[in-house]
Amino acid sequence: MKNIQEKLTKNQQIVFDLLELSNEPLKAYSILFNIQEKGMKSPLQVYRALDKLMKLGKVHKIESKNAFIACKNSNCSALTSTSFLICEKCDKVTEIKDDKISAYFSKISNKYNLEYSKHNLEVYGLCKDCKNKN
Amino acid sequence: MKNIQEKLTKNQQIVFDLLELSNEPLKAYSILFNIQEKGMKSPLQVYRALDKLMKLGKVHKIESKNAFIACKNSNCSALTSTSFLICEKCDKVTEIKDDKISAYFSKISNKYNLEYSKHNLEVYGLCKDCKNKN
DNA sequence: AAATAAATGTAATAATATTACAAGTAATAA
DNA sequence: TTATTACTTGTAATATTATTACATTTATTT
Repeated sequence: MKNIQEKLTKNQQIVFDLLELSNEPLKAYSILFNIQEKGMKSPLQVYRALDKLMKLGKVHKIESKNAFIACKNSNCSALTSTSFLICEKCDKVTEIKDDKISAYFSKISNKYNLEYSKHNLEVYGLCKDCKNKN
Repeated sequence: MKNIQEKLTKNQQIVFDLLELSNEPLKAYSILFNIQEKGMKSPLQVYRALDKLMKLGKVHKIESKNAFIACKNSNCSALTSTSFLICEKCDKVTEIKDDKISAYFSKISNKYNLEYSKHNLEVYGLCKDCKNKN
């Protein structure tokens, strides 16, 4: 009766390991090229692993980049909703886990007669490191 | 010295007219199939028109759907930032033009050492009409 | 009228993602 | 244990979304 998978399968683990080591979001085919040596040959294998990892909340997709990122929050509740801060220059991503944001969107939704279910937020800007480099 | 285009070109107008009449966001190839009779034959023509319309702020892209929507706000300032409420059932989209949201994201960004530049927000839920139908 | 910038037409191709089907593996039930 | 079920894998093919390259035309500015 458990609905939380405890152990990743081989392919899922390979994809997750790669994403976890990466400093920026990776695209599906970039993931594929990076792990072909480990036996994953087809796009579908990558997409299947990503789908599962996303369902588990261990990986999120950044829609405006068609790219994927490992969730740093150990027990991410964001199985569906995500909020990211993204540096336009270096692509560094910070995930916000603040529940206040969901509450805020829920309130706004109500105002517009929408029953809030989930959200996807991508904020772009310049991170401190990149700002200092100028 | 004007940087605001006043009149759309033929192709831009065709694409914009279609989007404006649509009740839900349209995908690029769906746009293409809908206007082939009017002489636009290739994807590139559609994408070029969309690019221009987006730069003018007259059309926005909904990233999580790879779909495009005409902006209903007559003078949309959202040339880059957008906030949408989307019904999961009927796909109806409401665009929020509230500046408070940008200010809110800007504040959050500061907290995380990011200098806010723009954002993309997609909130999903159930609209009133769809809720009542159940 | 000449020069420049913007838009168009067409073909080809790149990048992103899914469908279909056959087979294997793991977990649970009988 | 074996049968059943659910989940995962492998492989090929294909669908969907988006861009590059190049020649030409139209519109705007000088």
